Amino acid sequence: MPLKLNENIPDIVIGRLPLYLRALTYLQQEGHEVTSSHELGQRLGISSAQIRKDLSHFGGFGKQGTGYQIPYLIHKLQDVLQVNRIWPVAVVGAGNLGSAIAHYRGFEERGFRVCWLFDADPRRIGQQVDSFIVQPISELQATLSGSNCQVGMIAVPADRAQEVADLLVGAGVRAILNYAPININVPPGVLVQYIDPVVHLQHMSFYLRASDE
Amino acid sequence: MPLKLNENIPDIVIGRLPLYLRALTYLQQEGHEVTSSHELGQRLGISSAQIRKDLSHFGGFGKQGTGYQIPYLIHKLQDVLQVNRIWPVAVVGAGNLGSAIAHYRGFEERGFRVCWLFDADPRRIGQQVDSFIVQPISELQATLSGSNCQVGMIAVPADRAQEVADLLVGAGVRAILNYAPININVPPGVLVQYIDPVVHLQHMSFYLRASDE
DNA sequence: AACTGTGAAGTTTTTCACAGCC
DNA sequence: GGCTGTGAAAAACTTCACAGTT
Repeated sequence: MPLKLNENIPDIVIGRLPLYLRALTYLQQEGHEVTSSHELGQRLGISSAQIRKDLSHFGGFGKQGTGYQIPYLIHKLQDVLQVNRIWPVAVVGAGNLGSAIAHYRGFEERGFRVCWLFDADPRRIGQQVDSFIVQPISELQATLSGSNCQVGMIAVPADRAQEVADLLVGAGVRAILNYAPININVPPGVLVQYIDPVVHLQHMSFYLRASDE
Repeated sequence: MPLKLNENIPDIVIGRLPLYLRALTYLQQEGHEVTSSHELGQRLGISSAQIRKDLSHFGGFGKQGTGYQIPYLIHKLQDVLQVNRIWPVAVVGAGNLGSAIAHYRGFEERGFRVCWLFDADPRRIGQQVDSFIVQPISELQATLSGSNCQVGMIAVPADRAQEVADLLVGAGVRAILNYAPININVPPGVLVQYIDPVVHLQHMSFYLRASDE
């Protein structure tokens, strides 16, 4: 059964697939071999119909009456998301956040590996952080150009984020995860995702009214 | 003009307000005093109609022909999101991530202040991280109970996240930002938001096909 | 009996387009 | 002329409900 991908798949569906994949790996670790859209939905707080509909965009991964073979579904979702390989990632910013990212052990088994750590601050350049030697940002372009690095992470202050984004794009990066709390402009075809904890906190604080005291 | 809030406002609208607020503070820093839905939309990659529609849920904040007074709109959005005050926050997990959070200077001016840092590891307890002394998780409940702490952040490994969530809820926390890459169950009325960088990376890697080589 | 995959129905969200005001 | 606020229209998304398969 070949992977269906020609039809146009809503971006919102793509955004849920990593959550399905994550939940499936935990189910597998717990010893499950088979699951159902209902079970998966319960874990995720998503309706079973939505899960079936989402998965149906890529072809039939399940069996009527039985459900989904977990290893098979994991494999298929990894195919769809292209994480059946490891993408090398460049991290820019070696402060507290960049260092935490460099130390994090959870990327590799999910398709990504931090391979470079850059910073602009001369005091940080040359220092060792985890297994990385912090490289000067001035060499970012030269270092990444021959590398086929397509994924970058921005962990610098907001006022430096745009210039770092420009550098990454110039070096051939096509997907950027931006931890700086500011919107950045990139040319068409370059993807950006944002992580800003305060945005999530403020989203929740809206609802913290009534019964506040 | 009183804040309208009785009508039921879609959650997806609430989720965009922090982005508007963030962009407005940058506009203000750049010296702008007035903006328009068009200008704001350009910065955010959102249509001007959507911004006007979103803001209209809370009453008329703008002036026809003129646009929006930035300080006034900031003030109103802070009111709506309840960040015209500072929410004390408890962080659980004092590893690399928890430490980076403790060192982060960007919470305060946006409505939040880390006030406690907990960990289960005896080697970390008592250590100083930024201005915090790491407290034992066994004292979380006792420490927070008299504090009116309603916001918590989970920065522990995935296999500890559920028990930490239970502890936080038991201590009266009503909003949790979970950095652990796993779904947690909480009672009705407790809010959870998730931050998992790999989810964002996998979302983007889907699109990194074609012209890969 | 249990479960998937899917058209159709229902709901939510976004965009359109324009009256009204500065 | 420029801009907001908003009903109405359009588009997108989710849920329903069931035929079909194991």
